[in-house]
Amino acid sequence: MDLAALRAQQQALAHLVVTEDRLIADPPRWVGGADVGFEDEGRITRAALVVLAWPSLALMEYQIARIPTVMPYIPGFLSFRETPALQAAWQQLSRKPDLLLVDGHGRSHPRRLGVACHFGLLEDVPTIGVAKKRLCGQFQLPSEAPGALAPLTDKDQQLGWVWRSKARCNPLFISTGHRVSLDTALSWVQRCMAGYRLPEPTRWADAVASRKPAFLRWQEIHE
DNA sequence: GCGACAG
DNA sequence: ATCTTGTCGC
Repeated sequence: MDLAALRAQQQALAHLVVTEDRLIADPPRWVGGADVGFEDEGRITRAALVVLAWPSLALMEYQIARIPTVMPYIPGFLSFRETPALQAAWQQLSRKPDLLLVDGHGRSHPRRLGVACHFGLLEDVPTIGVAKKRLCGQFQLPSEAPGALAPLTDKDQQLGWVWRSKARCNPLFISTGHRVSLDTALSWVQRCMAGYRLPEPTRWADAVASRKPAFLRWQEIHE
């Protein structure tokens, strides 16, 4: 793989990312969550997508796609590795979410094209990046108080938010993916919380992908 | 040159 | 990301 070419592609795509809101007029009915994992020692990429109803945050649908891994993990190029599997799972969805929370960064990326931006562009769906670790930018650690907030910045421009979603937990890194403003991104993540560190769409996507007990129980009741 | 570095 | 049990703290 040619990283210089991929880097150029990121810069070109980053220009197409829309930082304004699309859903101000029509609040989302279906909020999705995306998570990617690997199997068979990394040879298989597995993407899990879930659709929750809003505001109940009840799980409505899930889809899992498995495809041969196309690229190794290289910081800054994650989207090229995860996007193919996410697209496969997206096509299997019977109802497309109005808004999608993606596990990873959005605009808080060295070239402003995290996986949330990249996937949002490919499917033209509003997305928000919700990451567990910093990739780039600077920030002051939010206070210990739950709800504490700090801007994630780089060269006097704000890339996202560092938000303490829960007491005694490390903060989350929230940023615009596509067609969602920074303030709206934070707002919707907050509206998708249910007492855990991660928002429900992300938690469910992870539960589905990892076949966690919460999902197995849901499956028994709904299938 | 050295350290940092989503999942 | 993934391999994995117990353990400390609220």
